[in-house]
Amino acid sequence: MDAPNRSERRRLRRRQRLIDAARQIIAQEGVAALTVTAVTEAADMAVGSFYTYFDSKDDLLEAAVWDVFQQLASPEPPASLPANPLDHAYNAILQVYEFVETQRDLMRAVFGAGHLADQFERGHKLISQRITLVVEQYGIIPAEDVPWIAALQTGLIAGGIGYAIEHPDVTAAEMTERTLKFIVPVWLEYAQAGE
Amino acid sequence: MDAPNRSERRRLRRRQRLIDAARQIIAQEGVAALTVTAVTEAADMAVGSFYTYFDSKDDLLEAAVWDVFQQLASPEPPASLPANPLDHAYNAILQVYEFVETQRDLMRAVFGAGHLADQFERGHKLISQRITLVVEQYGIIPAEDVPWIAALQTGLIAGGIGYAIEHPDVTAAEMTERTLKFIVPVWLEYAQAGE
Amino acid sequence: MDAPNRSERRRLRRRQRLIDAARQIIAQEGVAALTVTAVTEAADMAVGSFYTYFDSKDDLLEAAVWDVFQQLASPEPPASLPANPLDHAYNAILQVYEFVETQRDLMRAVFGAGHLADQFERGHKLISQRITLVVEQYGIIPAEDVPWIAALQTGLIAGGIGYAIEHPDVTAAEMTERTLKFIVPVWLEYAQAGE
Amino acid sequence: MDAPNRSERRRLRRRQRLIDAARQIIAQEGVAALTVTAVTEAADMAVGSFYTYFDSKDDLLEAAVWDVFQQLASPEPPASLPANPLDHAYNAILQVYEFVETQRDLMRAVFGAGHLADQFERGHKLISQRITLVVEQYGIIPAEDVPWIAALQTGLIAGGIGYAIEHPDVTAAEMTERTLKFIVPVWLEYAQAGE
DNA sequence: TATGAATGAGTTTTCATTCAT
DNA sequence: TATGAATGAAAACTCATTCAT
Repeated sequence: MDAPNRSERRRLRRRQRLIDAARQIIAQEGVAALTVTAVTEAADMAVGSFYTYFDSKDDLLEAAVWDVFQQLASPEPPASLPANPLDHAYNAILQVYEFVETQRDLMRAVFGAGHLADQFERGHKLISQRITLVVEQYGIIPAEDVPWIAALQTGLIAGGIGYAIEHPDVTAAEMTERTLKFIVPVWLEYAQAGE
Repeated sequence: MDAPNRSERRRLRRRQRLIDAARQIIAQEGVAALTVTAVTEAADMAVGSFYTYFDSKDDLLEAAVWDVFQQLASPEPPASLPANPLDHAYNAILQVYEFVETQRDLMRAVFGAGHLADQFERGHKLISQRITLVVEQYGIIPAEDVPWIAALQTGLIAGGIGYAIEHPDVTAAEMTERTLKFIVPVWLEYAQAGE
Repeated sequence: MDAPNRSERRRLRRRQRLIDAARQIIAQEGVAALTVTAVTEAADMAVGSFYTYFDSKDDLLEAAVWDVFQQLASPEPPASLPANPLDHAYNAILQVYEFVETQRDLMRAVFGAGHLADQFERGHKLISQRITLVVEQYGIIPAEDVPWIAALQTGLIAGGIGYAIEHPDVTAAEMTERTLKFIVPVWLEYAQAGE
Repeated sequence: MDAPNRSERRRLRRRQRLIDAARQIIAQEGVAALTVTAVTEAADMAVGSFYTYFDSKDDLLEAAVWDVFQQLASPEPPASLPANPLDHAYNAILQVYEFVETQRDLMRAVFGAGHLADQFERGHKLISQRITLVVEQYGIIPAEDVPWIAALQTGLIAGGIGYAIEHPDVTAAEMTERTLKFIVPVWLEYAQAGE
């Protein structure tokens, strides 16, 4: 008898429908809009049924968000450690972006600004624009490359800020040098290419 | 008559007390915990007083968060454009980290994970750990540098993901190469130094 | 299966309980006392339940008041237009008063002064008393008829005032004549009867 | 020294400014919009000053509304009782409408629908329209007279309802006859004129 | 197991009134 | 006496969670 299987499959399908609905809502309207009523409605189920699949709203958020991070953090580990670390890095990073490519909506839910309060979103944009301006100003970077370079640098600096916040002992000068370690070579390459 | 001045000063002081309380709450308990009641209680004021200083809760969030981004985005612009773009970058980035240095708590409120839902915060940590592992694995990066390199790379990739989400036309391979443009030189330098 | 019927009936019963509670509160304490808390308490329900039945407090007010007016305004229209207009008028007005007779409490909520601010209520009483005095003064109207004649005349004049307010072009003399068109014949009849 | 007089006059002037502001607000936005802040703002005074002139908001409402009713209820009493009761009635009613003529805004504040909740206002209009229809239907009343006749009859019936509510012993038939006592002669007059 | 009405604690916001300046 | 910031009780409304059917 595969009845238990069938009902189990049904169960998983319904659970997944809730997760998908949650992701869509987060991506489109932000976490604030993620109410149990909204999710069940979007999944075309009764409110009460929700608690058959999840213990709490937080439980759903966990399922909807957490395993995205898990998939991102542990993409298929290579069978054996590649001899060349850069190959490893290449593959690892490629996997991340491929994940983004195939799961754009899901990623927008988790990484997109939608889940942030408006002010945070606007703030990130503001800083990104500022960096874009600086990058453009010197004309070293060709216009078509400015956007992604600005995006990557914005992220880089955000990462640096996050680190600096938690390490009161590190100096600003030190962090600046560390950050520039990543930026300078890219700029130099462009500068040389431009000559 | 300095009466208007005095009351104006008092007004600003009380307003600031609310902003400070808001930042503290965000940093410690996340935006979700930012209720008008909580803020006024933390600032030792009556609930009603809140609306003497802000039109709405969102208005406070704006004041508490937005100007941090503004300060970050527009640090003293140099009188004249420095001849060397790298000097400019150095100064700009230094200013950012100096800001972090002097305003650590404030920055924790805005850039720390506190304003995110629990799951997002844990997710970011997870990815950071994964990257740390990869970085450690090859023994190229000395143990003491691993944490900040991992932090910066995590940010870099997050920035890349944000860009990729909004640009469906860009391929994963392309984004990977772009990201590696920033990472490789740093690794190479370590590799050479290690020889 | 009458399950949907049963739950639907239950739903309507509970909804009605809220409407009844609202009418009682308006009749006894005025519209100002009509709070969601008060209504649900009177109906012995939870606050939250209120919003299962009504979209907003105004929505309840609409339900509690509006359909009374509708019933009043459109009592069973006669199948065919009675040949005699006065018969028609008689029936129409009779229906109104019969409605009052059977729905006294409901009418008190809507037409009684309860829904007015205290001052307005007292004001209406004052004018009514004044008119009563004038009516009594000449001894034309027998004492037992004074109260209802005064009531009707008070209403008549209130109606005239309402009209005059919205028609700035009409003169006071004109309105007076129009009003007297209704009053004089009644008085004359009494005068003749009294001779 | 008329200093006390001067200050007293100033006091009365400021008090009146508040009363006027209150009336304007009631007429334009309804009693619900009558807040102490709104009144003092409209009168260009400080909130706190309000309580120098009135003990409470209700006290203001009393002053703003109550004396309108008083003026309406006791217009200049005739030195001696006119011999003809109808003359008396004419004068009394004329005075009412003259009062409306010169104090239209004030009257709108007190008698206009502005102070009623939306539903009550709509309800009164609905009934008035219904009566208008009936009056029109028979073609006895010339079109140009229909509006004011309908307005007066609506008021008349409202007055009757108010009476009936408070007198449970009176029958619907009785009230109908009483109401028609006022209406029929007017209609008959039109009918005869039309022949 | 599915349903959706019921619950009530918690949230934002308003406003009459007080009181220090 | 005039001012207007401060107060806090009370209002409308939301939503995670429970539970009878």
